[in-house]
Amino acid sequence: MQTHKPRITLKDIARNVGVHPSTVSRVLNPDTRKMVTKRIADRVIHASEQLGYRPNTFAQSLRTNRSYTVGVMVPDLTNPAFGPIIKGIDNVLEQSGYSVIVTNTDNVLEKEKRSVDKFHERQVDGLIIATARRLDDVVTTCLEEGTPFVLAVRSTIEKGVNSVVSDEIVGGQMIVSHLAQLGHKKIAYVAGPQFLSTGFERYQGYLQGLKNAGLKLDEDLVAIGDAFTEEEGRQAAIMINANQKPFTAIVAANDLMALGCYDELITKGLKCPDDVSVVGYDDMPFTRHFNPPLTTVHTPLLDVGMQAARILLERIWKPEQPARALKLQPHLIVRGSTGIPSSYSETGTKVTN
Amino acid sequence: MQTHKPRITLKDIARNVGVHPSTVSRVLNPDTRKMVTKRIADRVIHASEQLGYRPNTFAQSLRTNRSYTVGVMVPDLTNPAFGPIIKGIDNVLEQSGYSVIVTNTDNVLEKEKRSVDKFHERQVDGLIIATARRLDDVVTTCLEEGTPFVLAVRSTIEKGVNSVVSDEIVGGQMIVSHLAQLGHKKIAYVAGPQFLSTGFERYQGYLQGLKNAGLKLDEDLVAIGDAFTEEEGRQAAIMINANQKPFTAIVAANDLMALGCYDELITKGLKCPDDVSVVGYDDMPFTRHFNPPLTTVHTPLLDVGMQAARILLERIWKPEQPARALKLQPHLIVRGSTGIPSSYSETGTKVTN
DNA sequence: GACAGTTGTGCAAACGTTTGCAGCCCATTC
DNA sequence: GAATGGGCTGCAAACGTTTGCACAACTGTC
Repeated sequence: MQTHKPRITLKDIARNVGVHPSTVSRVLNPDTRKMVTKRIADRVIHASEQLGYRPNTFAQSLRTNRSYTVGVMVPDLTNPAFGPIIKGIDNVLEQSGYSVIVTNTDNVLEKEKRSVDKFHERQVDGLIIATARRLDDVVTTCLEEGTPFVLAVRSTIEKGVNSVVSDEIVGGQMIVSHLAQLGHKKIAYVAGPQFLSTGFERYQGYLQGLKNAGLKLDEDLVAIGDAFTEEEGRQAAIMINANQKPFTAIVAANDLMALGCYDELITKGLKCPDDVSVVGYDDMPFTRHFNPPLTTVHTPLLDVGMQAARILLERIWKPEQPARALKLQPHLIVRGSTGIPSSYSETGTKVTN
Repeated sequence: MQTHKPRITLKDIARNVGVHPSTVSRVLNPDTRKMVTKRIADRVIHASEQLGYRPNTFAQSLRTNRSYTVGVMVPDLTNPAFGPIIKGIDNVLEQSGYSVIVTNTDNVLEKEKRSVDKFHERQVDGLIIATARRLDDVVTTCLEEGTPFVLAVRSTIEKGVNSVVSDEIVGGQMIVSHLAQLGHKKIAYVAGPQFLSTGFERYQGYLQGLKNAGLKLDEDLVAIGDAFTEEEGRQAAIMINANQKPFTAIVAANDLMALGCYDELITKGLKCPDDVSVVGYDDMPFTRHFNPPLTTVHTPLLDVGMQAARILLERIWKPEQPARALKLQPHLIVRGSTGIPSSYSETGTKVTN
């Protein structure tokens, strides 16, 4: 009963209609359909539907060197931030007939290289890279090979690279500004990896924010994590606490790290936001359900994915266009994790309610 | 400067070494390498590395009818439950040289069909389907076409289908048992779509659980949502509340729906777990950070993905093997959203503290 | 009625592999 | 020393498309 139906080819249709395979090819290809008489075209189309023809993409790709396939590299699929991005990418690409090959690199360089190799081997028409470091081998390789690609949610040092990110520096400033307005003066920072643009620029935004608010940087209130994870956030918070300097707020480089801070505050018996305010970054799904609901900067993740895909398509069509670096505007979402500074503040005066 | 390096082919290597292309092919293919003299093989390998040879996968696939590609269909990439699953899949497949094409179907049938068509067109070697309904056209199509496939996290009515799921019925029972032990007698249920195995079986587990605990089903305490979403969970909770029957606990069909219940409780001014206990299902990432931390049934999502991939590989290798329906054991994770029943309970006795 | 121009179709090569078959060479055996 | 056999390698076809080119058939013009 295992009747693997025999594949229908152009030749079959041609024979059926009484015409040459190349004619069938022309009919079935939108770009060349006009070349053949309507009468014949109709018969071909009819026959192809009747027989249930499906083009053999391998043969097509072999001939044309186009795979209608795009590679997507993400660092960690369990991070809920990447779901929306991929969804956005898939949404726009599938409309143009492209398929999306996803790969998870776990933030390990070796895997990234292997992935990009694999992608080249499969001759993807383009790449969307959400794993890029500020200085990234993979990116330079792609530049050399001339593969169209765009960075999502990350940017690199070198110029002339397509990317779509949210404006991290502005985002960082908004956070500090918000806290300053509430009256916070001692604002700690749990930084992300500085070799990632997000980690680096958000920190720059924080610094700029302090300056804007007329506050001075206290290096004892800054700790840098090695990864954008809960655990690294917790470790960083522990380090800051260990410095024994008073502070009334912690800004974390992303939502996951903020959760790590939550944990550390709890173990120290500190309440958020009563004792310490906490801010995250990304507004990943369900942050509003956290305890307390997390004040954070909303990054339009779905949009990032969609725009990245659109730009990639542009580049695939016209490779010689100048690169675009798109910056989406983030916005602050104030929730329950930030409030007016408490007794813990530098003044030593207990603020009652 | 746009020096798209010319692709190196078998022929190039052959010429370089002074040997026939077919010999090169045999050397580079692990299965046939032993056919050729070590001396020549070494020279071929050397040359291929030197020239930077990359096989043309299209030509290979065209010839062999194998794409080393697997399709994965998920209903909603923004649901954090699917990240881990895909990660698991990718982990094991990439080790065997397979690439993963992901597609998001938004739970709409039309898109599912289009996706599976696309997959067939691309001649994926197999499919992992996380979108299946209990009665599913796509699944029957795949059965007919003879495409190897395995369902992840879902199962269907028909027999002889590969699947890996968690034991939903047992999970459902565990929840009720837990609540009954705490002393709950009026336990409401916010059901998921009954056309999905997860929705159906978890509900069956609930019913069985009631029976085990000697409790009677009150249909006014059950509402069925149309989707596994927060919003549908909230709507269902609203409907149950509207029935005006007392209850001390709500069991939701998944974590997202449980969050919807949280919302409804808040708007009604009810506290969880003091007034009403809430239980979810899935243990998706970060449930422990919710307010309150959600008691839920842990589904080993990463494992589901990995096992699904493994079974799929088995089927690709040996298509004639009988189907496997793997059930992973779930376990209950008790957190802060469940407690002893309150004043709201049927007895009318207010439990203090 | 011959010519140029246009339009539509067929021909065949090419894309880069894999693989059954044929044939060569060399070693082994009687 | 001839026959047998086994181990390596080359040959060529095939996978299913796409596409430049040639050619046939028409249209319209002088």
